[in-house]
This record gives sequence, C-alpha cells and structure tokens, in this order.
Amino acid sequence: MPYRRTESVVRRLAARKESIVSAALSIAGEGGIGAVQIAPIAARADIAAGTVYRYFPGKTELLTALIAMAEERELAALRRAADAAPGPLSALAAAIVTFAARAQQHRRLAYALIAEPVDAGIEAIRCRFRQSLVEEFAARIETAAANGLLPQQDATLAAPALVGALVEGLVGPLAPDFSGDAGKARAAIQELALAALRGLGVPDARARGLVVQTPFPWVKE
Amino acid sequence: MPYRRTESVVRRLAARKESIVSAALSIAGEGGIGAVQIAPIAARADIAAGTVYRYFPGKTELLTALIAMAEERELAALRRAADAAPGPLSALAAAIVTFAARAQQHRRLAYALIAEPVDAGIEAIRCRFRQSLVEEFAARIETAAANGLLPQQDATLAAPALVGALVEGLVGPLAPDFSGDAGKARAAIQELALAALRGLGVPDARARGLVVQTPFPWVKE
DNA sequence: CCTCGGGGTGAATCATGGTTCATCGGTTTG
DNA sequence: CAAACCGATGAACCATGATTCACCCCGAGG
Repeated sequence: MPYRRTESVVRRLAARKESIVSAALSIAGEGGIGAVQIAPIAARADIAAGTVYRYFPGKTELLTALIAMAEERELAALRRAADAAPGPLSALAAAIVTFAARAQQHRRLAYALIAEPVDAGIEAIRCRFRQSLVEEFAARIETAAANGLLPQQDATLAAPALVGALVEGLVGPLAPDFSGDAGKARAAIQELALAALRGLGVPDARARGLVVQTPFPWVKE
Repeated sequence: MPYRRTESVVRRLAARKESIVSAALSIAGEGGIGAVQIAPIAARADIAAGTVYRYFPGKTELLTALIAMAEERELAALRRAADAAPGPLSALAAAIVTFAARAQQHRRLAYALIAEPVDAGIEAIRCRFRQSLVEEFAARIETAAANGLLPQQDATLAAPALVGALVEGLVGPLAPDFSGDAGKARAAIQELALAALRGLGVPDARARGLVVQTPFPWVKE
C-alpha cells in the first residue's frame, strides 16, 4: 500500500509552513525586508535552509505568502474600524486613523511592507499590497463623495496620495521620531489625519468629531 | 623633475569624471536605481569597468555624486520658482507645483531618486536628498505660517507628508498613468497641489490664484 | 522487526555584481 | 629619443545570498 500522510503529519507540515512565514514576518519587522533571507528565516524556524524549499518553490513565493498574511490582517483591521463607524465619512476617517495608528505601532514592519527599498522582483509583489490598501481607501472616498459628504474628486489620484502622505509622514525615514513619547505620537496621528481630511475636502473634521482619540478599542490585534 | 599633469590632461580627467556621473544619471533615468551598475555605466561612458575606480573609490561615492548632481538641480529649480513668487504663500504653492511638474516630467528618475527600492547603503545617501527637499518645503511652510498665511502647524510632520503625497500620487507605482495625455497630467498636478494646500490649511487656493497653470516659464531647464 | 518512501539536512553550487591588480600604451620629462 | 610614469584595461577575484542535491533518518505499512 502506498504511503499516505497521517493526519498528524499533515498538521505538522501545515504548522511548519506557517511557522516559516511567521519567522519571515518577525524578521521583516525587526530588520526590514532586506533582512528577510533564507538562512536567518530557517534558523529562526529551527530548520535547515534547504527545508524551506520543501514548502516554497522559491523566495518569491515565500515573500508573497508573507505579504498576503500581512495584507489580510491589515485590511481586516481597516474594514473592522470603518464598518463600525456610523456613516461613510466617519468610516473614511476611521480607516485613515486606524491605518496610521497601526502603521506607527509596527513602524518597522509597515515601512518594510510599503515603502522600504527592495529589489524589483519583490517590489512587484509588494505593490499588490499597496494596491489593496489604496483601493480600500479609494472605495471609501468614492462612497463618501457619492453621498455628498465629500466634493467630487478623482479617487484614483487622491487615494495613493493619501497613503503616501500617511506613510511618509509617520513611518518613512524622514518622519519625526516618535519613539518614547506616546502622546506625541498620538498627536501626530491626529494632526495628519486632520490634514488628510482637509485635503480631501473636509475642513472641519475635528469640530465634527470625525477623528476620535486613538487607539480605538477595535484597533488592537 | 616629477611628472606634472598637463592642463589638458586635467581637463580630460575632469570631463571623464563628469561623463561617468552623467552616464549613471541617464541610466538611472531609464532603468531605475537598480540598473545603476558599474559595468553598464562604464560601457555607456566608453571606458573599462576598472577605470571607474580611478575616479571613485567605490560605487557608494559614485551614487553620492549622482544624487548630489540631481539634488543641486532640483533644489535650484524649486527655489527659482518659489523666489519668483510674490509672497510666502504663493512661494509655497509655486514650490509644490514645480516639484510636482518636474517629478512628473522625469517620472522614472524622480521615482529612482526618491522612492524606488534600493539596498540599505544607498538608501542612506538618498535620504539626504529627500531630507533637502523636505527641509525646503518645511521652511516654506514655516515662513507662510509665521506670516499668518497658514495655520500654525508642525512643519516637520507636514513637509514629509506633503512630499509623500506628491510622490505617491504622481510618480509612485500606484499613481494613475498619465503618459500620452499631457492635459490629464496637468490636471492631476493641479488637483494634487490644491489638495495639498487644503491639507496645509488653504481651502481656497484656486480662487486666490495660487495655483497657476503649469509649466511655469521658469520651470524649464 | 524489516523496508520503503517521504521529509529533513547542510555543504556544495550557482548567479550576480562590486572590486582588484598585473599589465599595456601613450605622455611627459631630461 | 629613451626612461619614467601615469592612466586605462578587463579578466580574475571576492562576497553575498539563493538554490540544489546526494545523503540521512524516522515512522508507517506489512
């Protein structure tokens, strides 16, 4: 009778695959995308370098899995925050604040996943992540505009600019250093979110209570 | 008597150094930072690979020279446009529009010099360029705010966000494709500039004539 | 128990791209 | 014009890091 994988073996394999991706993710969060190399990943996952290739055809696919994992998590958080808001405009505001807060909380990882220098092949993969984010924001902008809560505008232009401003302002290499002062960090998020909303055509977001204090209860993960 | 370089030799050497940097710059403009490699540069400059090392101790220094050249050019253009404006606020607006217009005109190069993935060592160099840009904008923002033309705000937060929004909105990988439609490109610049100014606290830039049609006569190079 | 086959191993291999250096050829000097 | 020397050359070298593969090891099936 031919060899059949035991149920427990199947579980072990799946768990190991998962642990490889987790190892990669944690390394990315510490040392950036450049530090995501096969040998360190294998070491952290307590396996040999060659074993990685029993689970992924190549580094590209591993990175793809890594980004997919992060993407899922981030989009879910974004949607949870937005959908809990009472209307399209506050949903947009909540998405902005949530994105900013989470990005800042995992600054290194956010930078690695969105803006950090990598080589071309990997950039292509990462683009899909950014694309998802941008589309999420674009959809929220369009909905708000359709409801007359924002001036009509080109969301395909505004959404990338919005993401660019948030990333560059909070986690980019030139952003001010907020480490060690949570209050300052929170204030920066508020200020940026207000500026972003002004840019989108909401001059009085604060007065209208659109930008609430972070962290939201539902931002935690 | 020891060997002394002839005047003509000195000129030839200087010209060659210059031509190496130019070759590197043109390659960056075509293929991005990743394509800036010693062998192709040497080929384009019509010299051997080893010769590059007679002019630069290493690739890092060559890249530094490349970026310095671009930085000089860009900052000069920015300042020329801004200084020709009639006041601090219109100077800021002019700087924004000029930056956007130039970045879009040399989209590939702008991306390479500001946002494109590269490895860590090079990123450090490139940061200085972005830093210069951000500082230029920050100074303009502060001046305008000091004159009561903008609400008081943290320019060290606003300036990076501004640059991020412009870059991501116009030249980033997710920006809409403007090639082949100059009108659309121009409209995008206008819209982005207006949004940026709204974000900074100028709700009616268009009505106040702050964002004039590009290209400015003085934007040309 | 034995043996079979798949998972695991990690040293070896390959690919890429920066850097070096022994050597060549044209200039400068006396 | 010959000697001395500098700048140019480009093949060889080196470093990094992904990928492979011949060889183990262990548990399932008989």
